[in-house]
Amino acid sequence: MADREQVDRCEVTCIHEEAVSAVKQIMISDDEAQSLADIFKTLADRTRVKMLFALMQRELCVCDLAAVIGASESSVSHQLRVLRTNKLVRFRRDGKMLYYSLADDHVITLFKQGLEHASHDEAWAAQFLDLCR
Amino acid sequence: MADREQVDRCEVTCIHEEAVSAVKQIMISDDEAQSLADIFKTLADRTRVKMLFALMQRELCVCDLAAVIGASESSVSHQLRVLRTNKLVRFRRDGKMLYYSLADDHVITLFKQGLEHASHDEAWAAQFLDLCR
DNA sequence: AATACATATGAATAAGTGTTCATATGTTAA
DNA sequence: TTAACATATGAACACTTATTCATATGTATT
Repeated sequence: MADREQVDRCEVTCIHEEAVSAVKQIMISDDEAQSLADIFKTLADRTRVKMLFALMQRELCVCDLAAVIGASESSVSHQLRVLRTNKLVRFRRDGKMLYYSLADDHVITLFKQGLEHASHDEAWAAQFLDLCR
Repeated sequence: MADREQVDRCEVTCIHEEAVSAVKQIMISDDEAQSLADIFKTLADRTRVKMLFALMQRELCVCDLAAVIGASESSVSHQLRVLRTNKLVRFRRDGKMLYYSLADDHVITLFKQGLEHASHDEAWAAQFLDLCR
């Protein structure tokens, strides 16, 4: 085969030259891929999913959020820091309490897409799709 | 079990009754939240992001994929199993080689949304948005 | 000032995950 | 059958991460 060269190096054996170099040209860099992965990593936890789902409905203070999702306030506070760092939520202070809400509706769109993918296999997902508008 | 009791328990102190019960009514369950988190977890790794990005351009065999993203074939194979398990990629066999490609375009839409979120802070993201169509 | 309280933060622990290395599987050709 | 090869898989290890507990911060009230 013309595009196969496996001369002295045995590591790489079956490269299709043109395919590899063509795709390499527009390949995302390590740092860029990491940034993109970090966004999804923020959504890749059951507790944070529930928190964001709750905040999709209305703004909530930390202890309400903890009560809604059934987690400790400390745990919720730690996770809120993750969400804040990644700019998925914002908050306002009212007295002693901090009210958190979604920073924008990218989360909603991402959830919608995720649910759409899930609804291929799981019936419950379709139902929640309606809540993402 | 009853809805809420904050009488004798000191753990929960600042509950807004109506807000909590209202949000609780439509709250996603633990298992459902886990399923949704798992979808994002699949995208939450730099190597897998690069793999999917490459497959967005064209189908590739395992060793080409490894060459494109600069990872070992073993590592790529392990990650392909993750992507297969979560139904993000499919493959066809041709002789000894397996050619992988995206299972559907949910990945593309999810990437698009992720990049849109990233492009708030990072300039590179906008450029890649064009590749997601 | 002191106290109460909502939330944040640090340290420690346990569970999860990605990579590497070695080995196995399955296909093609001799 | 045997050999070569593309890919898959299992085990081990390093690294990351979510939770808990204890403590700190900051705000309101007395």
